[in-house]
Amino acid sequence: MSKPGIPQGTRDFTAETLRKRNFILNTIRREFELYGFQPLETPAMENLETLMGKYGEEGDKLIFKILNNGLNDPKNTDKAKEGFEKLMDGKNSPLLTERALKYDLTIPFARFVAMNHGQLTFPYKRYQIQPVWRADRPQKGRYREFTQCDADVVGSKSLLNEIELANIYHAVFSRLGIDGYQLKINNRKILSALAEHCGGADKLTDITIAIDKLDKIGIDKVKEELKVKGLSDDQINSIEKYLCISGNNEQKLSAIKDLLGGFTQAIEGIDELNHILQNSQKVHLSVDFTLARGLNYYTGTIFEVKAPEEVKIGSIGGGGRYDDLTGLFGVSGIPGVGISFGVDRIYDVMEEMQLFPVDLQTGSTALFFNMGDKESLFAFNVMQQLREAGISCEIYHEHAKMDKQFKYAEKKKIKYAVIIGSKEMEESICLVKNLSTGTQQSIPVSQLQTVIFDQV
RNA sequence: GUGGUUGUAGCUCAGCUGGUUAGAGCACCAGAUUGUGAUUCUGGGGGUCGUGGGUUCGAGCCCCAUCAUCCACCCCA
Repeated sequence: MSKPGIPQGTRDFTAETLRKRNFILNTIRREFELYGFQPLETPAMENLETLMGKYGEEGDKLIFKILNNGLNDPKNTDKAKEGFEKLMDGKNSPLLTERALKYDLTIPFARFVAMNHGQLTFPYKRYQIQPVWRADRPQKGRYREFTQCDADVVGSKSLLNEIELANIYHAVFSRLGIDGYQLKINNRKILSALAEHCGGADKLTDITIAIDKLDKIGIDKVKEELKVKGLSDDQINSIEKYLCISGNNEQKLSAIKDLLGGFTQAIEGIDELNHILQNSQKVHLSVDFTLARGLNYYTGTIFEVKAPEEVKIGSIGGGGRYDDLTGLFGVSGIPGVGISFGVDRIYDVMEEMQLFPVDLQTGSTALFFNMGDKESLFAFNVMQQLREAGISCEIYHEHAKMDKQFKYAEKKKIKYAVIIGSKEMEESICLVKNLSTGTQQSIPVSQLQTVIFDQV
């Protein structure tokens, strides 16, 4: 028997971690509910064809695929071998795998909407908090199993949705105390116009991928990459002009108008940005034309949230508008917009910046000491009354030295020690010791409940 | 998928150019202390040095493989 372990990039969560995670999740959930979003959950696995081709070439490689059962059945071996041959050619085959773990929450959501559009009331606002899986190699801020928190509105083109979503971002990060975050916004229509301007509408993806890297690799490397992708010097120069746009939001918008004002797409994108900015003054959005985002189903507004610079974790959330996501599943005409929070990275940011409230880690309210067989049974009955009143408490499992029982309480961050020994039992009193202050008082058992309630 | 880092007790780590029986701190257990958390003192349990090969008279240390880990790239939350 080898040592037990868990798969690469996955984690067990202990109480301390879960309390912190739940703090984040509850904050996000509360905000989603406040804006009228309703919960939804979809299965851990989807049919492989539902997911394939939706995340680009790189994305497809990172989908965890599930091997079919029964491949060793003699009547299936020929098919299994055929499937394996295809696999070796880099193709997926339903003969070998037809299910996969979900890669994000958006595509399964689109699948759900396409399946149920007849029953849903539009605009349909849903939020979803579930794990997703990616066959990436783990590193800082990257896991193979991680949790996403998405909110999407489908069946509405209104920019009011974008404004609401921006406000949710702002509210959540403010509540969590992550003040140094940056909420970036751009519009895919502007990027499309740029691609058109550079004579290569078909090069849109290459262009977006290259300029997305600007802050990481610098302008020269971006130009190099564009050249490799087959763009002419003239086209690259236009892109350079585009990338050099700077200043505050207004300055940037007027500069982009000068550059791409001749394209109707660009005008639309600029107007949309303007409208969103003017109506979400409290949210400090910053326009960033280099923001592209990899997922190629976005068509309008795109959002990305960057963690504060000092933690070097990068993106902790993102989203955008898509015109026709359900069209991928044969149901057209349902536009939508959504955002996502990366809980695991938000956790890492908060841990590194020490933003978790200290009082998150509390155990039971009271520990009843075990002072012997008779005493502990007496204490047990007293304790049950507290439990019935909704006060969480526990009793030490065996008669042991007080030193040990104190240490147990300390480790489990229990607030009060309740001591009932033979003397106390006779007089029907108990000793209540506040473990953080060290003060102790003797009170009748009948008053225990009110005393603890008053002090909690 | 590509490149690198690290792997020694429950945890954090030390272990010299290969040399007797692999160490420390913390944690744990027992006692000093038969009803009060600290501190102190005394004693104690714990390790097939990630795994498998190889070189050597001799390997925790050198070589190869493998697994795990963390980091960077690709891509992304």
